Amino acid sequence: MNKKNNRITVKDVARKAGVSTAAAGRALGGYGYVSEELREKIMRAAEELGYVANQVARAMITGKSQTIGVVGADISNPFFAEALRGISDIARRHEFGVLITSSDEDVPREQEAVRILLEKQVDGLIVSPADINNCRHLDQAIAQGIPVVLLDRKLPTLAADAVLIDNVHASREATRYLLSCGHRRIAIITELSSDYDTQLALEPEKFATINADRLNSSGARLLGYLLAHHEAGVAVEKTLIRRTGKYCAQRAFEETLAVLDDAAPTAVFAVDNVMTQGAWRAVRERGIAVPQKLSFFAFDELDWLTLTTPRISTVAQPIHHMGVHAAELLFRRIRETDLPVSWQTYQVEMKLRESVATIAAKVKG
Amino acid sequence: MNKKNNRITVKDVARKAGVSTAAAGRALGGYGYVSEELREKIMRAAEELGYVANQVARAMITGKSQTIGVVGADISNPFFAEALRGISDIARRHEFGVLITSSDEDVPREQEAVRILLEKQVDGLIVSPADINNCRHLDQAIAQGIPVVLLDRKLPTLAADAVLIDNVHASREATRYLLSCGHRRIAIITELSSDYDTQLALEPEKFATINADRLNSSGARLLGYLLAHHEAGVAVEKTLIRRTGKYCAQRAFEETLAVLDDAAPTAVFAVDNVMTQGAWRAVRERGIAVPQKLSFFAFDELDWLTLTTPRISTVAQPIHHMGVHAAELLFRRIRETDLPVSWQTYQVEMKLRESVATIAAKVKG
DNA sequence: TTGAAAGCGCTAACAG
DNA sequence: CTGTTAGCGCTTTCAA
Repeated sequence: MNKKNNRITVKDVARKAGVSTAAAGRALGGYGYVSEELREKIMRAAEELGYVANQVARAMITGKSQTIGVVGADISNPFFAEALRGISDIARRHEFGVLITSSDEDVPREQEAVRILLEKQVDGLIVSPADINNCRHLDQAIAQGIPVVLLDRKLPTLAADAVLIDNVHASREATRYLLSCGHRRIAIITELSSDYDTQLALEPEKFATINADRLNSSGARLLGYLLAHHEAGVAVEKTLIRRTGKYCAQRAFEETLAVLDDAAPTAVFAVDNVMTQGAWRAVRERGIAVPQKLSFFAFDELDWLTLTTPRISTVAQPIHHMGVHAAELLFRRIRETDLPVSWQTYQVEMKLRESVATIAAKVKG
Repeated sequence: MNKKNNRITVKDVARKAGVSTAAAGRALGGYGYVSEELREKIMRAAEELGYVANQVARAMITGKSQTIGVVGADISNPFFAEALRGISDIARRHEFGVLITSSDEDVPREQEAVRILLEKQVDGLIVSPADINNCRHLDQAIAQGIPVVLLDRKLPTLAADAVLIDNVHASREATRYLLSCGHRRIAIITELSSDYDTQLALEPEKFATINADRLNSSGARLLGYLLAHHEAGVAVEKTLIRRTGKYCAQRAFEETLAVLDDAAPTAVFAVDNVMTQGAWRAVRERGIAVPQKLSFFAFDELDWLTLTTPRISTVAQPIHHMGVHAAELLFRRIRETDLPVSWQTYQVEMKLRESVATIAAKVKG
């Protein structure tokens, strides 16, 4: 019953094949020189004994665990799950394992996750950092020689590659589109828990002073919304900006109900997939006709957006591809050290569907 | 630039603290006896040097990697992602890592995944097996002393715990409900790639000979559908049974279009979440009024089912909970060996919404 | 080409 | 309680 007594080792295989441990190791591990004759004998012996390589022992020697770690906000978020799929496909191709963790946007959780992953000697890390201002733990990883690739967010102070979209631009485009359709009262439903972006609020003269790189996704998307309004000469009413404080569909539902009841928006812009879920539920709860009475715009493409009635317009990130690319970047960096840091910004695609309508009448109003 | 030259080890900490490696190891690893005085000195030294424990080395000695492996069909499937979330929450609580892989319902892929996970010395495995008749690789894992918990499916021949639902029962209940609403032409959209269940087809006298345990989920769900019809004395028309051959929404879309066009169903029953997506798209493509002209029933609860118009009725599995439970079973078994094998069958919940209507008129027809 | 021997960083016996 | 000494299973010099 001893767990490891019956485990076959290189030594066992060597003995059975009548060769040295070193020779068996070389044949089994696929390194160094072994004659064809020996190799066959060894392989046969391994087969007969049912030898299973011990990657842990190998990792100990080589210092490489053939494993990468992924720290995301929440695995059960389909948006992240799709990225993860991309990552794991690439990892499989490289014969690497993927260790996953969820931070739930919590910095201590993220720090602990990174610590555990480093202890497990991962060869690299893909992280969607919870807080753009807290990255000492990532700095440490890099200092230890563990490359880090950032997904979906970038940390301007960190020497790590990043794969993301231009959130300001994407949100600005979406808002421009709504404005071009004649909307002047566009409600925005956003998480935006952090506070260092409140100051940008509603004062256009401050826009120039804002360093977009220091904003998180939600902050950047709010800025895009404000910029689009500003350039169109449309003032934004404060009550149209609704923040939930966390990625929680229920909170989005509540905030959307509130804005529908209090601020008479002609359009709702939900800036991430969790918000979208709550916001759409709220719109249906109130029984408002979309797009006749209200237009609806989402962020992030998800399968179900085309299964609603009407189908929902959205700003789509190439998320699967971003996961793939992040993993590829990481593997390159694991292989070659001393690569320059690079940020890869992807273009978003506007998926225009029936949830948005023009309101010519009100344009003049 | 040497990757590991700068890595701090127990020895370094010991030297700095002026104690033996063993003492440092005990303090750092939290095992054995260390006086408070020494422990403090050691911890301070570790702190100052920035010591990071090497779990790989620890794993080598103890034979425990503090890691479990998960083999699912497809991580990007929200259904599986939700289960994974449950698993990973429990793993975190136990301070275990989670290595994930996707099999895409392919047996060789699954075998390779299991092999790699075993090589990485995982302490346990949670698997949704691709094929109920191919489980030698899982047998081997168990023989090696690595416990396996099956999720969503069970293998009657395997000494592994399983966490699942009674698919025959669930599907039978759903079909009964549709029948009770007066439906007599219920199309069923199913994956069902495997062939060992075709024989059950439409011959009621054979039902008794069927070993439900040997069916996979899709087979069991089809059986439930057939049984419900049989007990209601309703004959099933062959053209109402549509199989896609793989978990592919596009194929489900095509098959559903076909059945709508050719078989004049009054209800559509999509038996998993991928099928549901394609089937619902097809229904909308044809512009058929639901539930007035057609009733629609799904399998598996997903957020978006309540965001459509009308909201979609479904048979809900407690999937998050099943993930949690699978992980808990696994950890128990990792801790205590020689537990009896157990299968945990969960009850499904019928979520009745507006996508199903009674068709009184046709009941008499 | 092959083998003997020396560790990787840590834990587990066993003395002291 | 603390230190010494052996390894875990494998890779990697270094000779032969």
